[in-house]
Amino acid sequence: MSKEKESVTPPNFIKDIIEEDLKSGKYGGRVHTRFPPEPNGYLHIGHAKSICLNFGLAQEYGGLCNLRFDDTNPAKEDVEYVESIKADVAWLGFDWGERLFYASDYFDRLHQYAVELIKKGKAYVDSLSPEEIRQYRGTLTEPGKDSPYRNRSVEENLDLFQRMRAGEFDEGQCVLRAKIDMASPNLNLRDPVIYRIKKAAHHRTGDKWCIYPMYDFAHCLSDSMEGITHSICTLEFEDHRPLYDWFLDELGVYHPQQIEFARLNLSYTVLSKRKLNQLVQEGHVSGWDDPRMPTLSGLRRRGYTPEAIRTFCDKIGVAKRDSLVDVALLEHCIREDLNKRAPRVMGVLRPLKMVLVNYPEDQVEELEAVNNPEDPSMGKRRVPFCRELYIERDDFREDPPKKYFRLAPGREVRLRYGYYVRCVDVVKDPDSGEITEVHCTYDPATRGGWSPDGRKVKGTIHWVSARHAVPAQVRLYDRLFTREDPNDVEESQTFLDFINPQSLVVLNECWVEPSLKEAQPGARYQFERLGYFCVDSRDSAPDRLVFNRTVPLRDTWAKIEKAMKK
RNA sequence: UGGGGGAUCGUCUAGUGGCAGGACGGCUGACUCUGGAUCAGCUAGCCUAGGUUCGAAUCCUAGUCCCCCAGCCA
Repeated sequence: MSKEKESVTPPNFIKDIIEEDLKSGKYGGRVHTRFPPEPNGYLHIGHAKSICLNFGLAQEYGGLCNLRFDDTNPAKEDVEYVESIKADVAWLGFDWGERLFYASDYFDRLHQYAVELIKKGKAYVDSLSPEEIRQYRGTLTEPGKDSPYRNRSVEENLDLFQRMRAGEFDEGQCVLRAKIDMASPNLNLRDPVIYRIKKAAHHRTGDKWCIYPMYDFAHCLSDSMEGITHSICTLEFEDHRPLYDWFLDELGVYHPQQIEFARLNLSYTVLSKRKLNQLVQEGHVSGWDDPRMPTLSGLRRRGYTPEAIRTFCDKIGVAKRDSLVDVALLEHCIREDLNKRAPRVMGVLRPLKMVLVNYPEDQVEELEAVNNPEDPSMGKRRVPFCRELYIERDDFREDPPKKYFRLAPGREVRLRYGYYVRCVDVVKDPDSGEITEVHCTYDPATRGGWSPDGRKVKGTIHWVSARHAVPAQVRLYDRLFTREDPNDVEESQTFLDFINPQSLVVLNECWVEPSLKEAQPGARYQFERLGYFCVDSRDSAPDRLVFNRTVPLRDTWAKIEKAMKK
């Protein structure tokens, strides 16, 4: 193969580094990455960026990517999370093959490495309290000072560390620290803690251990043991890189290189585990898979496809500057995907009864409708039609504004795949004045939606047969927050103050065409003229259909109307 | 008043001394049995000030602004 631009993804600085390494033979031509989640929460779209990057790079350069759980903190982690993470990565479309690892698999070796460090005089057991350690650390502008325990002998340290492991001390009583430099301007190098006591059962190792390695120690060594070449992480670890390198150099082991990129921020949502967790715990959403959540499980339940998410991750690129990606790009990606694949159906969300006054009372017709104009291979179906229909309330205006092409008194529109109909009467509730029915005449010559005399209508509206339609609940989802960046709030406010009260609107009296009766959980459709919807995988039942709106169709009319109001 | 990073259309992102390009969004128009899709076009940007150079987003100098770091979290 030549070296022309044949890559499937756009260039970025990490690919540049990899290509240089490949050229120089730095890792013998290998590319081996890893995706290292901590199982303390559900994966979200920000993780998808990292997953696509790590697995994608491996794919593109003929390398490998491991899935490794960074499970060094039993207090926060749980199997529920590891199961969900595995499911989400697989759903996204990536395969870790035989390479499913856990940092906890390495606890024995990590412990040996710690002992080795002690023997080299590069680590010591500190008996300062957590509070004292903090005070001794100094501040951003002042150096720290050495712990009085810093110069314990190797023998004493070995003995103490052994007793830590044996459970002789309480949590917080002592820790193992690397002996680096308490005056370093990089706080990470001021004798970082590498092992702490935690008397908590670990979800995989049970009660075998009561001491657990810290991230900085475990991560670089895990990478090293797995033969990782490029250890890609987010920007906040940039300051940790000297430490990553220090451990590997001191221990003289294989040395991968850490590369940092900017994490994803998405407008109108939050992507921090802490905040996502808070939304769940405090009941602002129904769970991690609430369709408003930016979690992969939420997006999946919302109707997003893995393909759309992968496309999105390709489009946002990889760089080092902080950014806030417009959620409109994500929406574009799912529309683009579903436009090609989702079968079209008709459903009425806010029904208004339409009576065709000149249509025979008990006549029923089966009208032919195409399943997807973008893809003829998806075939056609028949939709029942009769005298009484439901149309969308939005599609009728008693007093139509300018540029409104839909139905109004005296106006003629086309019923999609049906007939031309003309509004001849409006029935109202005498008390409320609310319109309860519109009466129309239909033109029998226009069956199928074409007029033999060539006359045109401005609008085409969707409908369902009142006699045949299937009832459904429809959940209209919108962005979870009203503020583009919910993290950016004034003091005295929190991101919770900007939850969008309209982020979920439940419509209980919707009607969908009868072909949807057998719709399977998770199935995605385009409700013509409205948007993309999927059958809710949790709450929908054959006798009680529930649809989630994934994303509305682009709505030119809404834009016009909004502009006119200004 | 420490250290580490980063600044290119409204947003995201290319560019590696030689015409600032793409995508999303927005705005026109064409087409249309979805006001969808599609197609065509337009819009709009190099943080600032100096310098080097025939030529600077790119190199140099000095600023400005933004992000991250004081967990026994990751």
